[in-house]
Amino acid sequence: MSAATVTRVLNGSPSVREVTRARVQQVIDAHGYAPSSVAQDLGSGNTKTLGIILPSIRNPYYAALVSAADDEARRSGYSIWLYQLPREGELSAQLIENLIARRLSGAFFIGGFSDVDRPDLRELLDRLGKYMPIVAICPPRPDLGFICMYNDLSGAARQAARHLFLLGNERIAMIGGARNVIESGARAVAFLSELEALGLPPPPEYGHLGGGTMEDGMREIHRMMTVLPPAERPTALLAYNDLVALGAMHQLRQMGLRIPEDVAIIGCDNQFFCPYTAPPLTSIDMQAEEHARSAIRELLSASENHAATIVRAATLIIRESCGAHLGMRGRAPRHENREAAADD
Amino acid sequence: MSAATVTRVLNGSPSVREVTRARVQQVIDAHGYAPSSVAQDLGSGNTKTLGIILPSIRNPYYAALVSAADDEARRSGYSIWLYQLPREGELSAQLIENLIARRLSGAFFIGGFSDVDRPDLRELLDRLGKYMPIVAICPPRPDLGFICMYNDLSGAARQAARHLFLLGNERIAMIGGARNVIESGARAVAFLSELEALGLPPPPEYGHLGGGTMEDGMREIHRMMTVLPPAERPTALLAYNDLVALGAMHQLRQMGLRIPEDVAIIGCDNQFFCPYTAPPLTSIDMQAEEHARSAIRELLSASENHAATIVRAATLIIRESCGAHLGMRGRAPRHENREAAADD
DNA sequence: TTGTACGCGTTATCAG
DNA sequence: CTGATAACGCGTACAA
Repeated sequence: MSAATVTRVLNGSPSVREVTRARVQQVIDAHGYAPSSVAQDLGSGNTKTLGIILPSIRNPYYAALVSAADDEARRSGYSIWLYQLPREGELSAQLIENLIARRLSGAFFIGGFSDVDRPDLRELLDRLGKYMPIVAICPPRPDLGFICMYNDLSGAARQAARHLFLLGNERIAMIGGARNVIESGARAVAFLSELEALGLPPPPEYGHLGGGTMEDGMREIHRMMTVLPPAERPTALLAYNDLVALGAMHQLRQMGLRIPEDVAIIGCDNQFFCPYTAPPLTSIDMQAEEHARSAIRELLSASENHAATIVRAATLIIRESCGAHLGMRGRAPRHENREAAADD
Repeated sequence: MSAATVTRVLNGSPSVREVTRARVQQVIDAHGYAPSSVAQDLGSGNTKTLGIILPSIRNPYYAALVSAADDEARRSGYSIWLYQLPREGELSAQLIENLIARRLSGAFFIGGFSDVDRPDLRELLDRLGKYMPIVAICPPRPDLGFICMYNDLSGAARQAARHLFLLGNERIAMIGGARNVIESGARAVAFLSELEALGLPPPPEYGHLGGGTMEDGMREIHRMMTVLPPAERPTALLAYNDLVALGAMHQLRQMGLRIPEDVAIIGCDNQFFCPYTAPPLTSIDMQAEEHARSAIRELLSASENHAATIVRAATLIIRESCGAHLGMRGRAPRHENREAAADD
């Protein structure tokens, strides 16, 4: 009984005598034997394993991505190797060593790319790209050398701002996000330029601090509503994500403010709980499922990395928190503003 | 330059001449070389990888478990291999083959054990147990041959029922859960027996259908509130989990019912969004973090499987949805009922 | 201090 | 049809 024969039985090779096959199969069943994929991987040089690197699986948006990715990978017989980044920014050399050492078939980076300009991170990604295909969910950076998927968040921010404006809001704030997001993020820039196009003055004291959690949302809205004089307080909010929106809504309720009558709010990510908040949260859908499945397919079909950007729309899902079902708030916007809106 | 020398440099062996070390290190750095853990695994027979098997990472409770498990595993240099079960019940032989083939260092089963009585599943688990340590989050079953962690859900259900009763509710329903949960689940049995101990009549038409999603919660509460005559409709709900509670709250709001004034509600899992619902959702905390970390530690320290049950308390986290902050609802409970409650 | 030989479990190739 | 052999890349034991 040689090992080669066992392999042949396992792989259903036709060139095995039926008697032999039966005898081998019996031993296999008796011992509950299964061939070691570790050894198979070593021999073939293909681990059939995809790494997914993200800040935290606790964020339901990331969980949705991972879920779809796992499902898609399984279909092709691939497995998922999960890696949560210890903290934002600590994308250390150790992780890269780990990824390379594991001989993964590909890497799927999700989020945590706010510091992508850091030279060390760039260097690590460049290095990793020599070993395996990479797909990342991040803003477009053709110079990155691999596939970046992202949503047209700038367009969505513009759309959301205009939507709130057309509902009668003239003081619209953005809350949450990375620090100094107003200065750095393309999304915030788009938001501000849209306000300008609408003829609205730049928002005072908005969006200077940030973060992406419920607590951040609470803190931010509390700050705005206490620091600002009543006449400057926002009547509408565009939240960095649905978690921030959840916190903001909670804080507003605690302050006795009504949503959307007193403050309208729009979230981002269109997470599973959006239809179930009170009132249901208007949000921006990011097509997590499509992103993830397409990312896995790219990873599986790619022989080597090439720079590319895959953009998907970010579509506004209108529910009740933005006040659309209540119609215009207060007086109608001035005529010239409407034109400005149409100009864009 | 022999391979052995490279190994020595990599592992920081003292018996390497400094000149040699430097020369080898330089080549390593130049090529961005990292030793293949695949080969290491094959040689050592230890993959330092733990499998986590669950129904869906989309459920935030599971995500919390996975997050903590990943963190704990990393600390010991272990990795996480994720596997989502295609569907409830389809815990097929293929998965077990896969787990064995991967030569995992351990397996962590989360949820999806409602069908653990199925002989085929039992057989598969028994088989798997011969290859690696197993820890599962599931009801106690000493005969399973490995460690089961669970929460005292029966006690929690009793506590929740009594809490609602002492707030003046005499018609308390349980919604969601597996089909026929009233007949089969220990938790439902405990709930019903507590109602009996409190002197309350068995709930009509409660909990016959189930499920664990928001939609299930909506459907269930809608059914109860329409099928039942007003005098028999529940004034308080104990939901199978927070997702079901979320759906039920939403449906109640749509029907113009107030929470908790008209219907009090208690969830289960104490998920991240509980403090942020309107009103904040009273829930049962399941100590996901402790479960996960302890499970990983057990897996890493266990040489072979032994039957054991690790019980953790399930504690009621009182917020506003149960109406505790409003005090007694309606008239005080009858005296004999109070005694019955104390008897338990 | 360094090199050589062997085993880990599988598959592919070639010989019988 | 089946067995023997090499190779995958590493660590370990032993020899030089």
